[in-house]
Amino acid sequence: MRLTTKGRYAVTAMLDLAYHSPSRPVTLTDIATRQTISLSYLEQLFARLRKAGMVKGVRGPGGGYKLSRDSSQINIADIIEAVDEQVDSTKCGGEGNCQNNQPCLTHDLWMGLSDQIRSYLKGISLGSLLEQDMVSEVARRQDMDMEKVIDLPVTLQEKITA
Amino acid sequence: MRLTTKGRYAVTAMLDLAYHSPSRPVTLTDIATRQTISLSYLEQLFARLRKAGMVKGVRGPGGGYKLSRDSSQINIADIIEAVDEQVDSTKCGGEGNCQNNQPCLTHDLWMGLSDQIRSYLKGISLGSLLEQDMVSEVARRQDMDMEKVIDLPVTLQEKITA
DNA sequence: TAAATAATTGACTAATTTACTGGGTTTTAC
DNA sequence: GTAAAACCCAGTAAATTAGTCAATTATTTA
Repeated sequence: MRLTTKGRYAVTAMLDLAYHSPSRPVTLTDIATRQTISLSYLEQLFARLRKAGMVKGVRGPGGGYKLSRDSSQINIADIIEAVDEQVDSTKCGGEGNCQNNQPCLTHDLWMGLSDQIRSYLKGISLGSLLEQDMVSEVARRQDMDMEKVIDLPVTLQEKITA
Repeated sequence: MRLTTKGRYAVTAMLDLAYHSPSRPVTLTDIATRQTISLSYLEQLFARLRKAGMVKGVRGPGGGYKLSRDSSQINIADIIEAVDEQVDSTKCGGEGNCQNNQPCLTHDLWMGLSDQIRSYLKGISLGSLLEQDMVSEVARRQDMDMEKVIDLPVTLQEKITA
């Protein structure tokens, strides 16, 4: 279990999706705009999340991504593990044999620590995060900000098509 | 709070130090040999650990590094924070203003999560890790392995000085 | 005092991972 | 049949990790 910015991006995007998803599929373009993450990078992350069976892609106009389970059934640890390649190895190819064919201190200690962190993050679901006032408040404000930002291009586009 | 291999190296090295330290200063060369970490990389890590006041360097022959506090008073979170540059920023230079001059979901969510992980790791000290049978057992075995490797040079040196 | 030891400092490099860009192709609603 | 969106792939820039090399400084011991 590693905690990096990559995992944070994934968790943030999934939380955005969980907040907007129940109604209709959410496009990655929307998430990219709201969370200021590169669209193509999001595509990479969601390819992994999809393979992990956490989201479903809906193609075509009006499409986007939906959670494949209820937000209360998706936990943070799973999200992070889906996008992080498990760079276990570390030296001990898998079974602890990095030091004279025996497990090293590194292996035992860190595996134990990260197991505990993993189980801690497994106890936190997207749903439980959404219930926190602070989170939903920020999400609501981002929706309003987005309307402001998007408004101009949309009206321009209408003028163009008109 | 990030969890990377860099932090693991630091924690492992500190645990090795804690195990051997009470008696005498421990050289980075010894730690590098036992934990198979590059000596120069260890030097970089210990420069940070020293600045953070967690270890004291003892120069000259018979020197090395010692813990500056009892191992029960040094926790894992402090070690990781000492070696990881705080790549908070993330975009929100410090005070959440990354999104239209207001805190973003990323910031609030992840800061909250990593705060909880931090406080969790703060509750684990080097001392408490050493009390675990598995850890001390591996450490003891590493000492024996090392003697085998080091024995030849030492006896040669005695012959030379004799 | 000289020699050896070991920390300390700093600049530099290679490898890996992260983040992003840009081009495409499918699928599907309208 | 056209536009919206997922999906796919190759490449690349930036950042981080990991390591090397070469010095300097402090200290002990002989």
